[in-house]
Amino acid sequence: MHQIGEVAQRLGLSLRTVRYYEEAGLVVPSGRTPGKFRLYTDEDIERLALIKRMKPLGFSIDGMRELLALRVQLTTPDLDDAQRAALQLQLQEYAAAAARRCEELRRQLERAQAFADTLAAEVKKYTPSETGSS
Amino acid sequence: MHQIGEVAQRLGLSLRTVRYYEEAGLVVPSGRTPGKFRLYTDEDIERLALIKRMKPLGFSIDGMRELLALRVQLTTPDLDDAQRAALQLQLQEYAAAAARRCEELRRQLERAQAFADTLAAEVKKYTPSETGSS
DNA sequence: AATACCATCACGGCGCGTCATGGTTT
DNA sequence: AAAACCATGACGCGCCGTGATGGTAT
Repeated sequence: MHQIGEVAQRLGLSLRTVRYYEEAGLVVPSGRTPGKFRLYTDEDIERLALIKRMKPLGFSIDGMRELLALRVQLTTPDLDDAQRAALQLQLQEYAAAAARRCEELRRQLERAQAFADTLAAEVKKYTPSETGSS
Repeated sequence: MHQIGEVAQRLGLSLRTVRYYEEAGLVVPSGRTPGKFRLYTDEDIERLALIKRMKPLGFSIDGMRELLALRVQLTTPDLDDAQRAALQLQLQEYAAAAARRCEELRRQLERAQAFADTLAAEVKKYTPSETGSS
């Protein structure tokens, strides 16, 4: 059981962000001390880490919550076939969405890189006198 | 001279966004019709396109405004050496910042891709029966 | 005299940053 | 009894989405 500060530091998140994820229903700490300090299990921390990895994909909070819930539900063994199939389908959709987002990220990166190159070129253009390397 | 709707559609921006960029002092349309319709020159549109390319790099509005101003100032030919040197230095800093951002974007993309792969793996894990392709 | 298109408010929401104030102690 | 650490609450901001209401006409 770990306090919020330790968790936040380990994950590179701010306290505010971790608390916000709780507000949003993404990761509710599994325990509290008698004095109301949040206590996170390793599993809680895993969830937070997952969220951090998801973030660049641009999922909304709602989307993340659904996806997290999905993963949890799929680990519960007492499901009938129809339920399981439905969950699998949803998971597939999320996986597909994630893949699309990745491609979009890639495109953005390319454009950004092009822009950075442009800038670099302009730097050269406006400093024509220097010939050397840095 | 082009109206806002045409401009927005061509660039893939919303009207709101284009107006916001004006509010923020990034791109003020060069003209207005007598009835107050915004009119954008090709150069205005170029600026907007540039902003769109900059966006993934995570520059703040203020940063973008400064960078845009810098580029404009560098094209004015009547500068003494000191001024020109100062502008060049600033431009170099922006170029360096852009390069750093690109690297960070790349890292994010890698993490996101890792996540997407994880999801894809889970999809397979929970649908072990199917052997074929889609 | 109807059809697109546009203008200016103005409110709202996400994802936090940042105090302020006061309690807790893994 | 001080030093870290934490709690809740509230305001603000950037970047727009989304009406509402009414004027224009590239």
